[in-house]
Amino acid sequence: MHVRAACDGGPFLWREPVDELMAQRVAKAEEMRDSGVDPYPLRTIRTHTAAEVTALVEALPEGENEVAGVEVDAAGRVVAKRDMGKATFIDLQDGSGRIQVLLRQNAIENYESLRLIDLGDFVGVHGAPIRTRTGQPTIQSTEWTMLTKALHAPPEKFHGLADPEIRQRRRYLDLMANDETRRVFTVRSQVVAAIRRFLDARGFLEVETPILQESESGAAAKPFYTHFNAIDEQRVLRISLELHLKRLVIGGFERVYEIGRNFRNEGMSFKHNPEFTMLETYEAYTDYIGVAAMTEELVSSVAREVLGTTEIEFRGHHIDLAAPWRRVTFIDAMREYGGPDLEVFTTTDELRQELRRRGVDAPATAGYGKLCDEAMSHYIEPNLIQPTFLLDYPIELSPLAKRKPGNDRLVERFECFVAGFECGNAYTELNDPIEQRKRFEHQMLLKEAGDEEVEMVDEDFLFALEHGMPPTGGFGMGIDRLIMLLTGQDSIRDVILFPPMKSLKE
RNA sequence: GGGCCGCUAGCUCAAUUGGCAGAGCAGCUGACUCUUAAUCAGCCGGUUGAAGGUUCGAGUCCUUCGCGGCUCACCA
Repeated sequence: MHVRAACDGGPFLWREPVDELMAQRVAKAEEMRDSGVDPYPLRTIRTHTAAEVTALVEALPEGENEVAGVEVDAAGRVVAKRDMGKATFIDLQDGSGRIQVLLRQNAIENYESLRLIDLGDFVGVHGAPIRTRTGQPTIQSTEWTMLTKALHAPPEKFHGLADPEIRQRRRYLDLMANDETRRVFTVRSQVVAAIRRFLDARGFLEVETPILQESESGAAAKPFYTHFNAIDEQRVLRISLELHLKRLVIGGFERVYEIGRNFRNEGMSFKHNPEFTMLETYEAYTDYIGVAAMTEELVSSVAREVLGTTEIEFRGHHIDLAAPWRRVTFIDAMREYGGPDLEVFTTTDELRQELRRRGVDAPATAGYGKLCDEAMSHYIEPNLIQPTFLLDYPIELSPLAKRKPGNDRLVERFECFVAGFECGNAYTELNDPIEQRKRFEHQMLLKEAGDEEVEMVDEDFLFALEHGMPPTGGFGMGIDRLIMLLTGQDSIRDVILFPPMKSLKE
């Protein structure tokens, strides 16, 4: 095959066509170049999107089939081509949708060269918006131009792209072939935008805090490590946004939020991805009850705004996200769903024995909080299908939350659950620096006792806290999980554009 | 990490007990000036994920490896 040099004198990394289909498309591009037509022109004119053309035609009165005096320039990817001999229909897909184009031999000059158009190419057309005999909005084209020659065939036009590996590894193919994938990621973007509008309207300031940190903080999780060459120090990728946002509240920003990526070097599952997007908000002069009210309002109003409804289907459940959500305490829920009575089993040993008697996994290294967590996962979590705030957690589970007045064993904390999984977490934030130091020290004791998942002490944060943080309500929500709920996707990987994949080894 | 399942043409899928690797879409050639999963006729297209093994014969059975999905464990 003849291949021209990309630029004179330089090395040319020519890729041999991988198959016959690619070779044919390369040959078509060459043929265009040989006849003086660039198959990759610099720019084009677009006056109308597919949706705009469709709207023009649909606005026509009954009986009229042409938009008088209007000609449009449209552009898009060729997703179907129906050659009728002396007339050809192509379907163009652009960001707004699809529009059919009719090209007739006696209406355009380069009709014969339509054979150079393959599925997947981008082309531009000029013509009049009409309604066909079957009523289909269509551009009756008088000119067409190649905008981009595609060298590979797109996925099958009717069945789309089904192979889950290719869908994730080459998301661009998934997006071009599957409407549902485009819908999911469009909704994702709209949800995040709606969250920002909601918080901005309430006077929250969006901020950005470091991803590369000296040590992990704000949660109990294994971090990813990296090296900071310029200062020759180790860094970890953040596992939480929490402690930096609190520093900002200490500094005087009364309402802040961040939407950002967290990284936890742990397992993957339908609801866990090593890098995931978290929303955290901190609001001075409120508490976890105030945060709960904001949470149900945020989620239900975002759903209404983006989906037009608060009712969703998820994992076989019909769920209504409308506020108010149910509120139940940790201890009451444990009783309600048949778990151990935490007011009876008040020591680590007693609770461990009771859980073992019930056949629930209760490792010897687990402290009281960890055991409560086990019991919660086993008895409570699967039952919280409709949106529910689970309130007042055991103190051992929550080293950053303020004690509940009148009860030394509990803290003011909620997690919210939908469809049996957690999607939010909030505290009345602990702002007593002496108490906070004791809580960190207790975590260190747990670590020495063998619990690997503990909150690490952060001296710099403690020093900040010693300068005074006003009473504050804080909130965190996994955005990916919210998107799963709002789009009905069963796997977190289906709401992440480029989920991590193992390398393809040769 | 464990268990189960999958990997066949560019894409979507077949292939009987181990017995000639097939179809649709896409592509190529031809017919057709209102089709829309266009239709009709003909044609092209394969290292069956990889490497070994058993067998007269392997897409199919065995072993190892790779990648993916589901699930369990861990975690949020």
